Amino acid sequence: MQLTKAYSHKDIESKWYSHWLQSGLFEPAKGAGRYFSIVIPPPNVTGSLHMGHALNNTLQDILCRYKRMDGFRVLWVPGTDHAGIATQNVVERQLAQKGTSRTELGRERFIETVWQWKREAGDLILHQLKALGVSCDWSHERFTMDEGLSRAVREAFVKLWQDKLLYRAQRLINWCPRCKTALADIEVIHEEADGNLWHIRYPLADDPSRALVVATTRPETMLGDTAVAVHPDDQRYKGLVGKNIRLPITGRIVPLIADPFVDREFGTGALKITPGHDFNDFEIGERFDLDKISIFDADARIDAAAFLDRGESGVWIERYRSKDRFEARKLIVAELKEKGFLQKTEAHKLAVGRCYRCQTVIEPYLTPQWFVDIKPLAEPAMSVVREGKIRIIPEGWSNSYFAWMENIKDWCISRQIWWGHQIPAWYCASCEAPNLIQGADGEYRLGKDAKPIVARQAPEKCPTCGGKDLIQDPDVLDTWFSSGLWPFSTLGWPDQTEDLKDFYPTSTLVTGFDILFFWVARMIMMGLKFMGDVPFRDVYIHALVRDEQGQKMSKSKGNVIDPLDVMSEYGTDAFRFTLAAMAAMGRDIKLAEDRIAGYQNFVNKLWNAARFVQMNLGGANSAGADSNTVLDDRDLDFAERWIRSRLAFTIAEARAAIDTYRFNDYANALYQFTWHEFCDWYIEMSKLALNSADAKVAARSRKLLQELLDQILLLMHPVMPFVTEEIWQLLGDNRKSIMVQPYPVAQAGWIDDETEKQMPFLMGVIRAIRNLRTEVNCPPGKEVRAIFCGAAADLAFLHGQESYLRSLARVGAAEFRQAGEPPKGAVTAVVGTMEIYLPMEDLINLDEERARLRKEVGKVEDELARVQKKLANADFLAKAKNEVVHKEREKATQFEEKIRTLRGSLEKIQEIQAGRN
RNA sequence: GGGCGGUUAGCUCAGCGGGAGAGCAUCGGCCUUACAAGCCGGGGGUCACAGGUUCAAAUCCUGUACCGCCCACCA
Repeated sequence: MQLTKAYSHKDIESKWYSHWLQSGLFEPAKGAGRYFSIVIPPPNVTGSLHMGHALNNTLQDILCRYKRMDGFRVLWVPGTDHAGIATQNVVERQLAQKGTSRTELGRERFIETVWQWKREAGDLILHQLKALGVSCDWSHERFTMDEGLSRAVREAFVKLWQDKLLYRAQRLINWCPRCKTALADIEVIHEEADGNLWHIRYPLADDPSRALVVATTRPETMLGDTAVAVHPDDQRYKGLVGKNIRLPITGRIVPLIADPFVDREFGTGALKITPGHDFNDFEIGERFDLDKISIFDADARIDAAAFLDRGESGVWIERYRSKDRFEARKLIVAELKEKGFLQKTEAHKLAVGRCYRCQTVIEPYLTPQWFVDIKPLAEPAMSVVREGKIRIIPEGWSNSYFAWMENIKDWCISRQIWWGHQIPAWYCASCEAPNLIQGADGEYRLGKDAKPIVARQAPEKCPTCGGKDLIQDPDVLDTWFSSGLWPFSTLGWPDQTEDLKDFYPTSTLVTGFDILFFWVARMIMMGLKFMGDVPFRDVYIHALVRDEQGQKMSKSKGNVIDPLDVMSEYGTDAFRFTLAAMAAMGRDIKLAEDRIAGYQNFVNKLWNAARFVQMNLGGANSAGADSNTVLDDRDLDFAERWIRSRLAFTIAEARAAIDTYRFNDYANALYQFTWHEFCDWYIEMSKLALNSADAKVAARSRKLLQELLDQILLLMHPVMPFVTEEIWQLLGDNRKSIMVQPYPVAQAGWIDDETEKQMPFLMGVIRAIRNLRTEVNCPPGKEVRAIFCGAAADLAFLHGQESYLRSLARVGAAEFRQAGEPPKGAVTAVVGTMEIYLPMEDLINLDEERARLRKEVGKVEDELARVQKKLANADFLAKAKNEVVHKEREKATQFEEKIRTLRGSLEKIQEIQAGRN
């Protein structure tokens, strides 16, 4: 098949993806051998492909395709995460649009609705990933809530329970009043916000004329105050500690206590203590055994029952009953003001915690929850990183990892939602009757003292009383609990499967730093706990993709660039190449669209290089006319030896770059070689050999071109899978997919030091001549005469390359002189020590040439001055490395020589001009 | 309050101890039979600022400014 004039990515991409899929090429090769495995960071089922996914999966695919070609058995496990809260929110919003709700449906029907939604819309992102070209093994696709993974979750839960690493306790937790569930600490985003600091008078119980002033940002929580605290050494409150306070509004009598936690500098130095709604206060409450009043219900509205149950009374209870916390705040401030308790209000910036799923302000809330005793898991998880059993790349992130792990708090894993893994714990209806509370939604809630029966499956009967009425814990597990098992649950755990044996530990985890704690840390802890081994060897942490201004892309900001749009406009290969080229370590990616357009041109360049090769093969391909030609290294000409040598270096650099996750270096090395060495120079030079009268020379050139192109395609395939496969197939008949070809290996014999030195010299000469021609406006097609003066060896070399001088610089006739006078009416350039003169006769404008030469002399003089200054420095000569000094000396003589030559030409011009006048 | 990263050509970014680079944009010349999505050539930067280490600093150290992240219980 003939290559078309320009590359069009449309159609080609999906064609090859289906082909690969149908050929089973994404599945790991059978048999033994080195393996390489990756588990995909499972995108949320609710997700659609964004730039972060695109980058993440492109990098993984580059690794997988490279390793696969390089002879590894590669398994890349794809799948999705059920994303408990996020998904539940999505489906709830849809229900709301239909005028119904989760509670109206009830738990069972709601869950069925979510499943249905998942089946219909949930795999969107996987289809989008396919468009990106990812070589995942889809026969291994998993979902965190499929049967196998659910079993793994129950197994893990039971094991943790048996090992006493799980417990249920009534604690202050982060509560989202909108999602109506507990959240783990890291699921709370702290954000600075403008607020007020209200100074409130708290009168002494035995002397209402005297009062302490407390400062608070949350006056509404005073309904739950059970103490006031000052610093023990605070002179201002000396003698008052131990006295009682009568709280405004509620009239509750609370003690004044002394605790060193209190900061004397802040506010008034007197701190109201609300153990039911503030984490610090909770701690102090524990120390002083204070009452913890939960003043809000699950919606964060004032819960009148909390007061009535304590035997409190008063009109205030009714006044605030069921008021939202922010409404209550306004009312309370108003009441305090009216009654003269409000001393002052000042503006104050504070950090408010928000739900990471819905941005609602978090309420510290006292409820019974399940926790993982995390310290025993965290210790070994730190050791494996410290000991290098897991490498975090770039290494800088390990600091964050350690910092977080060292200060880790017990992990709250229960969520009061419906979509997720329901906790495998049951309660006996009769034994736990006093602890069973039926909520407004009809669901049972378990009191803090309820005794769970933890089991893999629902027990038949209560082991204590034999009762058969068992109620499963209504809570589900944190989504990240199941994701934490992902590297082994996807491979079949808890069964001892072949996959586990073959592919665990996985090789590399590729992920963004935003889920380092959420996910990576948890996988390490869980992997060590349940598999007794690390879940992966390398963690490569890549950048975040931002917009051109460096802003995080988000729908609300409207600055989102949709990867699918980009792919359809510029082609997936160009897009992938861009991502790779920009994926420098430790830096965010600010994605500029014109950059992608630039790489689209590169794809096209490659395409046209292939066209050139194909045209010259004259329809012949790898199985064709030249197939019997064997390349003998000794036959290769100058250009051929040079390009092969460059290829060897490029292969080495490409491999080294991928091996160390320097994706940008990988992309750039290929770009540089393909465009600026292969296309710009070698292809142009090859045209001579291809047109050679010597059939053997032409055949050899065709053969080499073809080999070089193949090597380039192979090198490029991991990053640009589609266009490389298309060309690969167009250039050969019945070729096996490029996916399964061996990745290039640099041959030591290809490296050619001589041409590596000579070629830059030749390039310099050709560029100098082109430059001179442009300077004097010599028409591009016109051949010129050139006179070269320089060292004998250089002259001999240039003499040997005369044909290239003609084809690439349009030198019609060349003269080679050991030394000589600058010819009249010539323009001058110097390359190294080689003087180049182009006699231009009348074409030359003497004034312009004189100006040009003066400028050039000035430039070189500046450079010479800098070098001479260095060489005049005794310290430099004494302390710098010999080779550096030597280099500087060479430079100096070269510059001097150059100046001499240029001055000579300058004088010549002046002579001519003088002669004319 | 701690910690991390950034500041290099008009824009987006590499480089991270020895002569300032790429892509895009820009200017000039070319439809040279692979490619005008191209070819050839050019212009453009006291590498944020101030100190220091070094024979030598964009590159290492310290500090400052401005951006951006992460962590944190100062009400």
